[in-house]
Amino acid sequence: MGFNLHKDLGKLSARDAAERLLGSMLVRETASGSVSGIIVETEAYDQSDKASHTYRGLTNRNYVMFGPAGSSYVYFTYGMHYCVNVVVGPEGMGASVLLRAIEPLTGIELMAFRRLTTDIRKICNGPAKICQAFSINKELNGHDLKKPPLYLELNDPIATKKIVWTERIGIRENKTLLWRACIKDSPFVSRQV
DNA sequence: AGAGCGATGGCCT
DNA sequence: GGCCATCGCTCTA
Repeated sequence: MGFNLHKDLGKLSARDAAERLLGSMLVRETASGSVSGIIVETEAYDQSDKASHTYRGLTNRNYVMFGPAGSSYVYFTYGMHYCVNVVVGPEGMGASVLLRAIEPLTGIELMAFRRLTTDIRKICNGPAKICQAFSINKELNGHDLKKPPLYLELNDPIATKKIVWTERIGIRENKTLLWRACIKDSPFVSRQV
């Protein structure tokens, strides 16, 4: 595909990037095997947004979000889970797209083993489930998503009419903003729309 | 030192 | 779908 991850994502707003990433493929390689899937649900965050980790400026935790587009921003939550974002926009903008749900494509058996479930719809239907199924943790924070062992393959942009925008999940601030993007009618999203 | 933050699984309806 | 129990990191003080 003729897409340049860094260039493509670096030009977009968080919201546009959230839309752009739908339908793209995420691939993860480990010693126990490779897994992959299609991104079906995303959420946008940028520095103007009270719900964003970057709202209060640069910190030790969020510095990756101010770095180059196409990097992974991995954060720890609930004392037990990881979530993975794709950094987007020009450097310094402090924007990212949270990956919320993925349609499993390859390595399904390995993902099912890691997730302790065989229900394919429940393997990657949530941001922390993605990290568990894809074996993503803090070591991949700031990783360049053009390269193994974790990389993105941008797909053709999804037609706008196939995307549903809703309120983001699990946040306190800016709840009314419609910055959650889902592929319409996908059975693999974290919460049906 | 302490408040704030939030995803999942299990249960139910 | 809703309700509930579960925890440790991050930031500001």
